[in-house]
Amino acid sequence: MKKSRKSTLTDLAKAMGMNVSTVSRALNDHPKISSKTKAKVKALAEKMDYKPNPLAQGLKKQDTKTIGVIFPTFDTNFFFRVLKGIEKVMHDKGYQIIISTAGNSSIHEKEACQALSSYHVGGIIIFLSYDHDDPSFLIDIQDEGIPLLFMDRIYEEIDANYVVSDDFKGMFETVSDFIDKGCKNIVHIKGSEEVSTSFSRLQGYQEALREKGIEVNPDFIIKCEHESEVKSGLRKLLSKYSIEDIDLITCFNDYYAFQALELLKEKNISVPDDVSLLGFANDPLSTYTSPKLSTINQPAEHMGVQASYLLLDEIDKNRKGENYQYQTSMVNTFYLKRESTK
Amino acid sequence: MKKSRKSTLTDLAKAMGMNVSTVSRALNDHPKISSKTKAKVKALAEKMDYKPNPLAQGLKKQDTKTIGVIFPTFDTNFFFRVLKGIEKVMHDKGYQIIISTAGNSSIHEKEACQALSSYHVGGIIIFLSYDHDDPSFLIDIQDEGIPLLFMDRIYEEIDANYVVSDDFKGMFETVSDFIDKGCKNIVHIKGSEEVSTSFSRLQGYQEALREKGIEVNPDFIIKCEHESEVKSGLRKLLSKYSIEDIDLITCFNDYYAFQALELLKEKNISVPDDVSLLGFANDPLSTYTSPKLSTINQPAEHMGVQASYLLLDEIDKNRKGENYQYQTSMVNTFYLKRESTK
DNA sequence: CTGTTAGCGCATTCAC
DNA sequence: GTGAATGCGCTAACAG
Repeated sequence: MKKSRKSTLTDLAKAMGMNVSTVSRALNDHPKISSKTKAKVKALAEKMDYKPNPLAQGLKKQDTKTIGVIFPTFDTNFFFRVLKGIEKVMHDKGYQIIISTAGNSSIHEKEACQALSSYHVGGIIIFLSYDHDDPSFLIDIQDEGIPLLFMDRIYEEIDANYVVSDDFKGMFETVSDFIDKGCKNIVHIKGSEEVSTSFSRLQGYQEALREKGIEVNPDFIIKCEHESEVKSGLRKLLSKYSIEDIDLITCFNDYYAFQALELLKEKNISVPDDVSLLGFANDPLSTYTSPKLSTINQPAEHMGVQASYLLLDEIDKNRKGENYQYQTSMVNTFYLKRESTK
Repeated sequence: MKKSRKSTLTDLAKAMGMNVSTVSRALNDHPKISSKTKAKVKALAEKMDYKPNPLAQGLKKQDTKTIGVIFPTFDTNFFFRVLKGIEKVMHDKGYQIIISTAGNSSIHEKEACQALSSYHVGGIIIFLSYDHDDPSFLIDIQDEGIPLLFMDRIYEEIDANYVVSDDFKGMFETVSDFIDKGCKNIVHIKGSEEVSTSFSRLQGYQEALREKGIEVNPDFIIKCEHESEVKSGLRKLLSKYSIEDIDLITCFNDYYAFQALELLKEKNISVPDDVSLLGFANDPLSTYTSPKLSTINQPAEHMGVQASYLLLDEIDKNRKGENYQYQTSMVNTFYLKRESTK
């Protein structure tokens, strides 16, 4: 293996018979460098394929042009779509993205954060997935000057930027509309208690009923820790109620809805003729089912973009020493009609 | 914002009244440091929450405990699954992962590679998506001592580790089996010429027919640059041939197969009763269609794991100065029967 | 066993 | 306008 070295500032300086600092300044468009010199230096830099060493730059400037992203898992497509949005913005701005997952425990999650912070990333976008009895490590990271941006979930204790999708509103408005259109008997398949989004979506459902003066039937709220529980939950419901008693089934997410769809097919219940079915998230899968799933769109990619802008803005303000006002950005969710609803 | 600085080696040294290098050595378990000193230093490091600065380390050692991964896009699930495999291994070994996409041109792809190399990543896993008339920049990166591992595609000109899935074999064996079971009239919906995997899959199809003495009907090879062309391609075929003339439709990938499935439904052609349909890749979507798609499994996550091990091995051998034998790891693909085939 | 020194590549303060 | 010198935080070669 040949070990041909990259050219450095010193190499350039030698080749031109100038001082390193002059070269550095020329490359950085320092005002007090003659444009002639600048041109010459830049030409040579091009020719020698000079690329500044980001490590050295980072060490010097205490700013590494990298940001960290922490996902709970790589299991759902949602994160990948968010990542796409982040990638778009960040690479455009010359940032590299370091990714991590929270593993499967709050300890791993903490470690991932700290690893990123010790890497001196410029900021961290994080989907927190565990409850930490002691979230002070997050504040420590902020204190070290690394901005944190939390996605999808709000922590009252922590002052920071947040990007969340307005799950409540999407569900609330959609269910309200269905009620206006004459639906009365609406089921909700609820997600895990551990997940905050699960709560907002349930709330949206409940509030809509309440506001329209429909009593919430506890039987109609089916709690499923995991999508694998959906079928049995629904089966139980259908042993007590006939399908004629149900107009619409709303779900925690599209995966849940798909499980419901499969069970309904097994029972020869036609969607949407016998009952409407509504997913949540607009996961790509929702276009591959038949009937195609109506769902509530959660703009994953947009959330990534939004988060990136917010984070970069904070980084920028921090560097300039300006003071920064944290923001919580609520992105809209909305009903997306496909084939599984009437 | 409080700016409580991270503690550095110097801080530790001062606090202990020792020299920086002693502290450094103690932390790195240098043999010639008394275990008493080590213990004391480590205790304090813990207490002061000392974390080495990877930038400084990288600058010094020319080696950063990071690896880069370059994807063509964030559009298909396949990459996400590969990433999952990579993540698993790499974080286990204490590496951080920096991701990039190739953007939409060979120039961006080149830039992404160079950006990563200038970050002194320990190695790069890359899905090359464009043809470069001048791939010398890749060799340059290798010459700088950064191992490259290519996924999914082999470049004769470049000596390196490769991880590819044996697409030919999977398709060849599957089609052969179908012929043995009595299928004669087999269609292949072929992917873009730009994509090398497209070629291997076509080859597998053709070879199987040839070996079984079935003449390849050119009409039965439908070329589609993109999945959006599948329906029209198939429509054309069905205007010339009746569905009774076709036993099986094989596809470049699952997305193509899904398009085919939709068209067949429109035409009231039943899958698999009237015709069998075969996807490729085992994308998660294939379990959400109805009928569920039979496909050829491409073990994405395993490919990521495999690539990681190979790359880490090369990094390790390089560091130790041992010489390294490049490998090409072919991962198996195999038929996965679901509901769309008989 | 531990201290001293140098240097990785760069930006920047201070001279001139 | 440009050169010289310093230091970011760390490791390693050289002393002792």
